[in-house]
Parts: sequence; C-alpha cells; structure tokens
Amino acid sequence: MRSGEIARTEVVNLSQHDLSARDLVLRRLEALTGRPVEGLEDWTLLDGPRRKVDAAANVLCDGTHRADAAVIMAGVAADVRILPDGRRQILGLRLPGDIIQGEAHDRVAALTPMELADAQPLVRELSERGDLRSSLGRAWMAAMRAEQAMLRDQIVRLGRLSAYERLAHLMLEIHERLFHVGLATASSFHMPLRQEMIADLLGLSVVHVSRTTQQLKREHLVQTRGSYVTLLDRDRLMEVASYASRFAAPPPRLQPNRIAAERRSFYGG
Amino acid sequence: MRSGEIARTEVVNLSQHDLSARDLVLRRLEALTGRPVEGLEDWTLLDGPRRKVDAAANVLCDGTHRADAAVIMAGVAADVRILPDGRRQILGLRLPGDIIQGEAHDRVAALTPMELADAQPLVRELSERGDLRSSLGRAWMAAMRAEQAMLRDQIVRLGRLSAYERLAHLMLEIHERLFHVGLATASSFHMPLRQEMIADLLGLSVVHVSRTTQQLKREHLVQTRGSYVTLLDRDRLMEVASYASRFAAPPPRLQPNRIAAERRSFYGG
DNA sequence: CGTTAGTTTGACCTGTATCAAAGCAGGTGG
DNA sequence: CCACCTGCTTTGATACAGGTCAAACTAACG
Repeated sequence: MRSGEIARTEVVNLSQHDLSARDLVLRRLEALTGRPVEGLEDWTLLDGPRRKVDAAANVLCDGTHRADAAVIMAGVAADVRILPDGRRQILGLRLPGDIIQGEAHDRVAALTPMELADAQPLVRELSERGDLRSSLGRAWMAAMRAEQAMLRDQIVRLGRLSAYERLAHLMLEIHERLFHVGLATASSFHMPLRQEMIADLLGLSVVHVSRTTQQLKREHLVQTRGSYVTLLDRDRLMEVASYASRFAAPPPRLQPNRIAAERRSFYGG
Repeated sequence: MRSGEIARTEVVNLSQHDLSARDLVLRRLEALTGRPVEGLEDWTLLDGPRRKVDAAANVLCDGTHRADAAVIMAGVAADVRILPDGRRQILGLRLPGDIIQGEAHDRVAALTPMELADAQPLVRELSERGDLRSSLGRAWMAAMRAEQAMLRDQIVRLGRLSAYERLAHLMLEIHERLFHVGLATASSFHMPLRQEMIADLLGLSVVHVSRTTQQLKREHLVQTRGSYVTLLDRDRLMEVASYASRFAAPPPRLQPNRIAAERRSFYGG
C-alpha cells in the first residue's frame, strides 16, 4: 500500500501469456494468499489437452453437467442468470487463472473466444480427498473466500453505487485481477467486452453504459484504445468507487510522473 | 414441488423454538441437502453457554476477530458493508440455524436481539481436520454452496428486479429459510425487521420500501400483523419475483381452500 | 464499397430518491 | 388513566438517475 512502489516495467502481452496451466493457477493462488503455495509441483493433471471455445457458446451449460471443471487459460467468461422474461444478469466475470464449474440455476457463458484446460482431476482431488490443512488446501479455501468476496463486492456495486461509481469499481476489479495473473501492466489491460455485457454485469442499460464510459473518459480517469483500457488515475478511481483491494499484495501505485510516462507510451505514440 | 402437498398443521411458535443448537444446525443441513446428515450425533461442542446480544450491537466486529463463530439460536443478524460516505448495504441476512463468522471488509450486525451458541469448536474441527468425504463434510460444503447461492440471488435482485419484485423475492427467501428450521408455518412467519433494514438490504430508500410494501398488501399478496407476515399467494409471489427455491424440499404449496383456512386462522380470529 | 455489429446521440419517460410534514403505537412518568 | 415522548411508518410534492426508443454514426470485414 506504500505509494512509492515502483511500477514494474516488464513487457507483457496483455491479451495472452505463455504460462502452463499449473503456473497460472499457482500464480493466482499465491497472489490471493500472499504466500507460496505448495503441493502443485508435480501436478501434471492440468496439462491435458486444451479446449477452444467460441464466444457466445456456453462453456458449461446450465449446471446439469456439474461434472466438468476447467482452468481459463485465455478469454473471458461469465456466470449468467437469465430470468423467465429474458432479463439477464451477469453474476460475476471469470478471468484467466480462474477455475470454472457449473452451478445449479446459473450457466457459465463465454463472452469472448476462450482457451480452457481441463481441471476436473484437480478439482476432484481437492474436493474429495483434499486435506484442508495442506498448503494447497488452504489456498483452495482462500480462493473460495475470494470468490465470495467478489460476489459481495458485486452486491454493493449494484445496491449502493451509482452507474458512474459502478463502472469505476468494475474497471478496478478487472485490472487488479488481471494484474495478478500477469495480464495487466501497472495501469493497462485488455478488456474485449462489449458494452452490452458490461450493462448486464452492472445492472444498467447499454445506452447508459455508453454515456457513463464517456464521462469517465471526459474526466480523464480512464482511456481506451480499441479494447485496451488504461486507468489514468487509479487513486482517484479507487476513491470514487470506494474500492478496496481483495488481494494480499495489490498492484503498485504509480508516482505522478510515471503516470505521464505510461500515458505517453500507450496513447501518444 | 407437487402442488397437492399437505400444509403441515403442527403448531409452531414462530419467533422461537426449543431445539438444541445441535438439532437446529442438523435440521438446517438436512433441509439443504435433502438427506440425513451424520457425524453430529455425539457433538456436545455446541452445547456450551449461550450468549445474548442486544439489537444494534455488533455481533462480530469488522472481521478482525475472524476468530469466533456462533450458531444463531434466535434473532436476525446481517452482513453489512458501510461505505466511507455512510451508505449502507446489507449483503445478506443471517437467520436462526445459520453459523456466522467474521469476514474481512464487512461486519456482522444484530438487527434484533439475539441468542447465540458458540460454534468455534465445530468450525475449527470442520475447517482444520474436516474430512470432506464424510456425511458432515459434504453437508458443510452444501451449506457453503447454499450461502453462495443466496449471494447470487441477492445480486439478481439488486441488478435486475424492480422494487416490487425485490420485496416479493425477499419475503419468499425469508419464509423458505425460516420454514426449514421450523420457524414458519406453510405461509406465515415472524419478521421483526424495520423498513430501514429492508431498505438497506434491497438497495432502496425507506420511503420506497413503505410504498412498495403497501402495494403488495393492496394486491393481496402478503398481509402483516405487527411483525408477523403471511404470504397470501405464494405461487403468484414466486411468479412475480421469478423465485426459485434453493432447498432440496421446498415448503409445500397450499391448496386454494387451505389458503382460506390459513388466512382465517391468523387474521380473521 | 455495402453490410453488419457495435457505439453514440438526442428526445422523452418513469421508477425511485429526497425532503418535509403528518400519523401512529408503545412506553414512561405524572 | 391520560399526556407526552420517541421511534417508526405513511403521505404528498418534487427532483433526478437511469430507462427506452429511434436514428445517426463508426469500424471491421468480405
């Protein structure tokens, strides 16, 4: 939380990385717990064949196939509930490193093209023979708690934040989550979501998402280029959205002059 | 789900029962899983001294004391998040039979006077030495999933339901949860919540909760007497609110003539 | 280029918030 | 037993955030 931290300058490909499924899961778990996680070392179960899924295809249908579980290697999915009259609400996003599983009542849908690694053996191992005292078992519980924390955040977003605040809050959440699996720089990330999806996530209309996004841009809090987003003033965004980090070690704060540098490198040329 | 089920006529005290902490927890777990739960038989750990808490006193403060855990024997508590500017959002209710624990970022507050039984030994046993394959372990997981399902419901309520629908949905949730721990008849229950709390739960203003409640009454969907609520037409409420049960065996449906009988017995004299 | 999917703009409408005042009920003390 | 608080709910008047509809704009793509 020190504000003098140095933004990492390491070059990252914001839409894809080259980690193995094991390393990706590990990276996420360690970011969540803030300590090394053991017990996944000789875990080859995750290195099976990868599945590619088209956008808009359901990844796991309506919870009847509770069976399969997968690690997201690339792409964005969402837990979606559809009401009888067609209204849709996205309960939460599923980003790379997350493990998805069917839930009764809801379905998991691919919002972008995706790449998945089979995680069934891992999940089965953990939930059936899993030892909660082990390093891995604890990390697993931490991940469940983190998932719950995100649901809670979503409740507050929908219940008590204005459209403007909701959008700011969402940007911060996505950025933070992507950052911790190596898919964001200190202030930029790739977010290939149509406004319709953001609307379903934030309980707003598409039109209003459009207007609100523009307001955030007008006020120089965020900037976009295609589907790349840059948070121009994360501190102020956090204040605006009453955002609190869910991670053991949140992304670094930028120093004022570094903000300028970042901005230049992405949008000036 | 058969609509011919007989409403149980057993007399219940809607604001309190006389179960032991063990039986109460058991009852809830069995309602959730729909099957008998073993492993709690000789569990005396729950039968320690009971603690009484006043309304408005915080039951467990802001997650710093992650330590203690308790079974709610009587009363209503809530997970609350308070934003820096004072806005409040209740994330979910905690009713008798629920086990409460502090969560980072949020606090658990008593909404009514409460009676608690210490559950720390049980929780520690389960989360540290717990065997997920055992009957109790599975029930435990089921309870966690149920808790998550309620958070998801809350998201949909706030994101996509109108005030009218939200209230209907909430009434159904509370009724169902109370019913399964023996604190509701087939259509009535005791709900000593001020409208301010309902407002914080549903993301509305107090004034609008008042107006909306009256609309539900005007349309003969619910009735109230003091803090006792009767659902006059649960089928229609479920339809209005797009409500789906989270329990293995949901409360019985009333036959038309039984509805009349219920109504008479509670409000006619 | 024309086509299509997505975003933006403008005009207008509505659900819910806000503010302020009035009603009500349960408890206390005279 | 009444008069008075005090805390909650209800009512009315008014304001605004965000929804809806329809048309114009943009950009990717064959």
